Amino acid sequence: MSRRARPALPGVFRTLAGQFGPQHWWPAQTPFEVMVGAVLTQNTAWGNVEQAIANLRARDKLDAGAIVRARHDHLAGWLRPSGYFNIKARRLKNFCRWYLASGSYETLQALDTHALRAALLSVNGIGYETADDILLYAFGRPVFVIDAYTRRLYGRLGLFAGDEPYDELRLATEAALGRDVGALNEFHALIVRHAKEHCRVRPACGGCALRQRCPSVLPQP
DNA sequence: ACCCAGGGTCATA
DNA sequence: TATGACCATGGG
Repeated sequence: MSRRARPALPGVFRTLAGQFGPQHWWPAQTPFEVMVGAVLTQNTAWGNVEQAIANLRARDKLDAGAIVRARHDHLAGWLRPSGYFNIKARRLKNFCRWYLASGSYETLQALDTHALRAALLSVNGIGYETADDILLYAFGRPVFVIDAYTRRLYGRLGLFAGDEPYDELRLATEAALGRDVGALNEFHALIVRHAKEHCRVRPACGGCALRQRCPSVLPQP
């Protein structure tokens, strides 16, 4: 007979939104700080990223020009708490060089989303997820961010296998939720919140608003 | 001590 | 296209 119900994405979104409320993403003071954070948080816990950003701020280096001009070993030293510091120093410089060469935030904001996405992806060190973080949270574009939590959640809810190509999951989510920047912003933040603050404590999620449909999004053994 | 984290690139087949 | 190695700190 019918197997376990497959909740549609809007329902999952409403359920998580009802349980956790507004997430107020992205935690940053300026769009440029969002962009820096997006690079530094690659495969890294956010708390570590905050320390690295604090180091930059303390030295007045939260600035594209200052980052481009900084010595590699100095920049790597400030980024140390966020891990992969040599690679991230190079990626951050790549990004800042591109950002300065692109003119200004307003210049980039004038591009259509497809062109801006392609431009971001042309930077060595900016992949799909980082590009979409920047598009959504720094430029307010209606794109959805697919991360490892999202793949596990979709897979374990039975909505997808979870290992589909990045854009397949992104486009499916955008189609399901609509081109609503606020909703796309909140949904990604809620998936992260659900993963790290709820399922980590109770893998079975007995107290989660998703109820019996709530899967653990911890990695499988 | 082990596992994971708000990934991406590059070499290889 | 699809794996695997590599990058590295910090918290649970």
